[in-house]
Amino acid sequence: MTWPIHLKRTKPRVAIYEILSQSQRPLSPKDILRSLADQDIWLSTVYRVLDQFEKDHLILRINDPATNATLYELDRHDHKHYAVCLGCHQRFAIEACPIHEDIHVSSDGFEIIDHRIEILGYCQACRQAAIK
Amino acid sequence: MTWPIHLKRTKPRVAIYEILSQSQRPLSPKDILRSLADQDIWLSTVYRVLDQFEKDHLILRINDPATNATLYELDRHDHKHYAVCLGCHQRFAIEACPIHEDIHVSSDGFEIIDHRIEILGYCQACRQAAIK
DNA sequence: TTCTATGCAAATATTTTGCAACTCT
DNA sequence: AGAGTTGCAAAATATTTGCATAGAA
Repeated sequence: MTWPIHLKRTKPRVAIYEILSQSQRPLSPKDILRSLADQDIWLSTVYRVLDQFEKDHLILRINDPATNATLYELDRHDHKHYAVCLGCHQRFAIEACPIHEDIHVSSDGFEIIDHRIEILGYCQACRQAAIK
Repeated sequence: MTWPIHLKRTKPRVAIYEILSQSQRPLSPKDILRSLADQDIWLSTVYRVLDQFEKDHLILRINDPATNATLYELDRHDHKHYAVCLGCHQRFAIEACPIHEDIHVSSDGFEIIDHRIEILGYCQACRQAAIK
């Protein structure tokens, strides 16, 4: 990977980056701490590293609408969106970006940098569990 | 307005509903408490009332991606989306829903209930302040 | 050597819970 | 009257900050 030139490659940073890059799902700061259990790294460090990574656009901070938890994932720059199951809180990738090209914001001169989409609903397993 | 039949019209509920319906922007639990300053209502009550309102689909809980704050707004059922300025954290309404009709989720059988969109960027004022 | 990042402690912020008293219907 | 709601205290959880030391460049 390409490490930002101004970021020192410290043990916590490398370890946290590793964990995020190996995870198939977004992780909370505590999830990350758990994966670091043997490495004498503190939660405050995890928070600081995640803040730093976010500023450098290495990772994305998202909010899980089902649990209101703060989650982080690698910014793979592949523009993925997720569907969140309101039952089991699992996240499923959406095939394509479902957004239109031209977006009009009510305030003229708004420069769009990025967008986030969350699809909310119920996955097949949860629907069947509900015996609809 | 149509009050859900099973919800008692108590003082805190009516007051909180009033505040949300008069606000032009989404509010945090603390914002709401501040507006209730004179009324001897506690933060825990605000949280409980908001939870209840959310369950009954009277309000929407959103997360401010710029500050990571939890905000609540009346669910006006008009399917509005917002653009959030990463500079000043103001929210601007988006004219139309910019999402495509057909969304494909990687897990078959996913039942879509709703969606949320956040446009991130910089408003005109913040762009000029940055003297780009 | 210099400057940034971290370990650790402690503070602050946010949200939840338990229970007795209260109040809508 | 009775069930559901609230005031209040207190706990649980999440996040931030300060500072001396350690470690990368």
